[in-house]
Amino acid sequence: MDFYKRVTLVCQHIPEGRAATYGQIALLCGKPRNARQVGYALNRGLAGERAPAHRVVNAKGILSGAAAFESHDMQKLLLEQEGVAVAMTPDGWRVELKRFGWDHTLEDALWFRAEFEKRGI
DNA sequence: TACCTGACATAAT
DNA sequence: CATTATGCCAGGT
Repeated sequence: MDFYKRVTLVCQHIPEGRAATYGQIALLCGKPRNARQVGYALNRGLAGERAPAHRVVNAKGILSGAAAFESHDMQKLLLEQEGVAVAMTPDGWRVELKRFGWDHTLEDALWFRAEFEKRGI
């Protein structure tokens, strides 16, 4: 199982205008306890250029990876550009997951599982 | 091998 | 809500 390739595939399917959490992606990749590795993958560019890393936030909705972008407010701008409201809080910029979180379905999860199998990753 | 680090998560307080 | 403690696990040194 190639965890990072799975991360790439899942990230590429996060809908525009929505934000996914590290834990959610790890779960969809079949490794529910590897949330930190999702962050590692994005930070090191292991998910490729095509993966919308700006749509990935932590469980509280904080843009914890903002510092890894070209400019410190790039992630915020990219999100706002697709309609996601970002507010400044004591912890940093945050999106309301209640409104902009990616509520993936069971079907999504099953599709990914099948796709991993099909691609042998 | 042993220890440290980190784009994390969750339960307890 | 906020703060703390624990668990987690791939990578790097």
